[in-house]
Amino acid sequence: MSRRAERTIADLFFALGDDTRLSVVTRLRAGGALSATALSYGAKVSRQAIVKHLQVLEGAGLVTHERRGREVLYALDARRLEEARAFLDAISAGRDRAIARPRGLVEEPPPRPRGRR
Amino acid sequence: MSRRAERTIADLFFALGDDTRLSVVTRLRAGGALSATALSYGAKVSRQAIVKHLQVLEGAGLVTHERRGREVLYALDARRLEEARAFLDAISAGRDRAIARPRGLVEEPPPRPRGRR
DNA sequence: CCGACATGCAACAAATCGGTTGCACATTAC
DNA sequence: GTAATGTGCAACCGATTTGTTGCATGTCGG
Repeated sequence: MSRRAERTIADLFFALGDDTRLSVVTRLRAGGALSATALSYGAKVSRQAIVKHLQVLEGAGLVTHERRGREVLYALDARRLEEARAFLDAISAGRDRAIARPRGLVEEPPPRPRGRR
Repeated sequence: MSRRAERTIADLFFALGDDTRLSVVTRLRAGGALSATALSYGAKVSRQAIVKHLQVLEGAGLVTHERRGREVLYALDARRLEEARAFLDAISAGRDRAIARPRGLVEEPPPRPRGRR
């Protein structure tokens, strides 16, 4: 499931761009570390689906996990959320501050409108 | 192409969760209103792909478009970005909680797995 | 009018996503 | 030890995403 391991800003937003994952994030924020099984209670989808979502979130650096006996507890990593917030700060609140633009993005200068394609 | 018209927060993040779209957003932020064709210069994908991305962005309320003669100019709507930022503010804890939590992921003392459900 | 430019539309195609189910394995409670 | 409980793995599915190409239409400048 999206095994980029790149951890770009886009990956971060992608991870947040799903209702179920967003719900997981808010629940982890409110309830601390929880297991996939615990998170699946009250969710509209199965435990396995939650597990996959947690893997996406972890891949984006938004959560970490720790084995605790027979269960695995997932916790939110707020630092990554800060990064997302900082990015939005940079492009929404204006200010010509040098924004931390995601590495690898195509940011070519205005090319001459000459030529095809 | 995701014709929800719901404009939820998740839709917003989804729209931002793609390298090409994020690039479009930053370019619109820096360069003001641009046409799909102009945006396609320097992009890794075709004009049509850019058009589709612009439709996704518009569906999320992030951009608006205006016909200008034979071209269509797309512009960023910062208000929607503010919404995303506000959401992140709300869940990214900031506030009084110590964000500088070293490395510990679990906040709960002993697991104390008692009979659940 | 003509030609260049910009957009609009539609049909594809391939990859990814979000989800399920079934079952094996590990750990804990009793 | 045995039964619960929690996890891990893999196959499979349908829908959506992301991209392409080809062509038609609209608009502007000589």
